[in-house]
Formats: sequence, C-alpha cells, structure tokens
Amino acid sequence: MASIAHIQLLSPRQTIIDEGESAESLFNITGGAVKLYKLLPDGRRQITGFLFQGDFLGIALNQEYAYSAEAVSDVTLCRFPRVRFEALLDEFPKLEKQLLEVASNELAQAQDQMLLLGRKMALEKVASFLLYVSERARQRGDAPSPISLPMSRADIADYLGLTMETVSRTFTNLKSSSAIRLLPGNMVELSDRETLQNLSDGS
Amino acid sequence: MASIAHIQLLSPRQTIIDEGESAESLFNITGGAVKLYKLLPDGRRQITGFLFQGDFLGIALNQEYAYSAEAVSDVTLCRFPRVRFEALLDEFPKLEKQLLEVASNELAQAQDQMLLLGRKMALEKVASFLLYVSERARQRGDAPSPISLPMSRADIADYLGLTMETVSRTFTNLKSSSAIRLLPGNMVELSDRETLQNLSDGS
DNA sequence: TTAAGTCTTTGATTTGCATCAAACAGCTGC
DNA sequence: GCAGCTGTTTGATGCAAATCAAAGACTTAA
Repeated sequence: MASIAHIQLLSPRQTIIDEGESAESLFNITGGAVKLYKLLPDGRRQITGFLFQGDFLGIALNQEYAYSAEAVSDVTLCRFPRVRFEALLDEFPKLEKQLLEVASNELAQAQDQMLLLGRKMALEKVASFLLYVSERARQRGDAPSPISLPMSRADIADYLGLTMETVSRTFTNLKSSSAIRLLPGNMVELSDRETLQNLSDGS
Repeated sequence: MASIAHIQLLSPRQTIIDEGESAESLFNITGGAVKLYKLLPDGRRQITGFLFQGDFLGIALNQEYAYSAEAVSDVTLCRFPRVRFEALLDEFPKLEKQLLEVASNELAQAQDQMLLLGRKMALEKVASFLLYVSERARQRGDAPSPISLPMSRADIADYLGLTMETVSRTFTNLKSSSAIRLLPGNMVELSDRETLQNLSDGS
C-alpha cells in the first residue's frame, strides 16, 4: 500500500475534505487528531467523529464525501488516490474483508453515539467521551490516563450535542467530585474510572 | 443465496435478535417493518434504525450483535446462517463489494442521524423523519405520499431522541399548519413537501 | 514583560422539551 | 353494541441545558 501513498502534513484548522466534494482520495492518519463534521445551513455543527493515528478517512465507497474533515492538531497522513486503491482491492481480496470489518466497527460506534446523543444527559455524555478518548489512547499504545484532549471545548460540545458552556461546567463538576483532574497542556487525569464508567453506562 | 435461506414469519413485538447475543445469523427483510434499538440499564431506549422490505439485518461481521431487533408490524424475513453466508462471500467476491457498499450507505445514514439527534429541534426532527419514511417508500416502489407509519409514537420518539408527547404535539402542529394530514390507518399525507424539506434542512 | 487575541470558566436568565396527569379515540373480543 | 385495553392527544408544571453576558486564564508576538 505504501507504494501508492502520498504523505501530507497539516496544521490545526486546515481542511482535509469538504462535504459533497467528489471522493477522489482516501487517507490514513499517521499522526495527530482529525475531526469529521456535518453542518446545517445556519451553522449548527455536529462532529460525527474524531480520528487518531491509524484511522482511515473516506473509506466509504460513495461518489461524494458525506462529511467534512479538518485537522484538530498538527496532523500527518497518507493520501491514496481512490482509483489506485480500488485496483489494490481487486488484487488483494483480503484487504476488502478487512475494510468491511473496519466499516462494521464504525457502524457499531455510530450506534453507540446515537444512544449517547439521543438518550444520555450531559454528565453521562462527558463521562462517555472521556472514557472513549482514553480507550482510543490505550488501543494505540498510549497510557489510558492522563489523556490528551487536543480538541477545544466547542469541538467536544459539537461532538456530544451540547454547548461549550455546558461541557465546561460538566468538567468543573467532575473535577469537584474528584472523578477527574485537569492538568496543564490540555491533559486530563481520569482519577476515578469506576464513577466515570457508571455515569457513562447511565446506571 | 436463496439456497441457504430459511423463511420466518413474525408478529408485532416479536424479538428477532437481542443485543450481545452471538451473531449466528443474518437476515433479509422481505416484508413489514423492523426496529433496531439499544437500551440503557434504566430502560432508556434509542432506536437506531427502522428496516423495511429489502433491508439487511446483522451484516456487521462482529461476533455479537451490537443492538436488538424487533418486529414493528407483521414481518416476513429470510434467515441465513452466518457460516454458510461467509462461504458464499468467498465464492462470489462481488457480493462482498456490494456488502461494503451497503455498509457505506448505512454509515452515511448514521451520520445524518447524528446530526439530527445532536443539533436539530423537535419540529425539524419530525419533518426529517416523515421525509425519510417517504423516501424509503419511494425507493421500494410505493407512493411517497400518503405514507404508512406502522410504528407507534413512542417508537418514533425513541428514534428521534424525544418523548412520545412531544412527537404527538409536533404532529398536531404540522397538521395545523397544513404541512401534513393524518389519515385513518396510521397513514400520513405529506401535503407540503417544500415546508417539510425546509424544516428538515434546518433553514 | 506586556499587550492582544483566543479559549475557558463562571454567573444570570430563558426556553424547549420532559414530566406528570387526565381525557380521548381506536381496536379487539365477547 | 359494549367493555376493556392500548395508544394518542391535550393540558399544567418543572427542569436540564441553552442563551446571554462578563470575567479569567492561556498563548503568541512584539
């Protein structure tokens, strides 16, 4: 796969793809964090996911991108021209099965997010988010605490269907109850995982 | 594919799969409507999708089902044992590509739903839902209006992240403004698609 | 070091939807 | 045709989170 890749470096806020744009490329994030989002005409925004090291972007085999993507931090990624990638798929059928597995996982994750957006309270949403970021860090070999939150409060709010004020108040709330500690450099220590887990589960 | 299928008939409220259950089968809906949902421990429910004629259920290649599924109306479906289905996939690689396409479409739909759940108001949510059901009816060859709503107000509420009272009030509201007409037999006429579309888009 | 800009936190108030409650309308079976 | 049940609508009230507003706290650049 490396043979057809182009490496790209991006700074925070740089656009990677725009919703509706013809889907000519797909990407693999090799470093940093990326946000995916959809907009309503009046500017309301829903972030549908954050991508980290190792995640694929744009695997949907549709004609157009269904969402926009933007760098949250400094990002490095590999770009694959779609045409050549699809040729690769025909050559290595096992790659296709892996891709289907990735898509399956994304779907399961999307359903969890629907449950969160539709039925959880602000405190439960924020607890879920912290555990999610921690789990993703663990998966890629980083420590599960403290976690780095490179995205702004407004980004977190748009991911959880809240306002930045509510997210901020909820962080303060969790800090007061000693479930988390806010460290310098946008780091957060998950001091009481059990409490966070119970909140996240809604129990 | 027909060679490995078992036909099943279900009545309203009958369970098809339970979340967490080992994923031994996958299904194709041949008639009726099915709801997919996830529960929180205290009973809060999020319906993650409705399935109609022609839709696949359980294509995720995970070990366990990520959600529960239940018949909304009288349902007929074909059940495929997973093992034999996967053998079919190896035999017909094109089937796998089609499956990936189905998964892509479901992902795009899931992202639309996240935007709805996180950022739309009740009136916008209900308008989006009506247009969605209408579009699905059109896709399968039925008239786009009037549409049949076999699911209860409570089901619609759990799909849109609302309460049944709010859904009911919103229907009344749309009826008063002549955007829809409520007909006998759970049928709804979309009298003013343009208004509904504008509400749905959030503009 | 200081000044300007941006992001975050905190406070006061409003509001859209949830909750609680009761009447109403369709079905189903006798 | 009526009784009982289930699902829907309508009304009154409450509340979680949004909105409006301003003060702090970083970050960056001169």
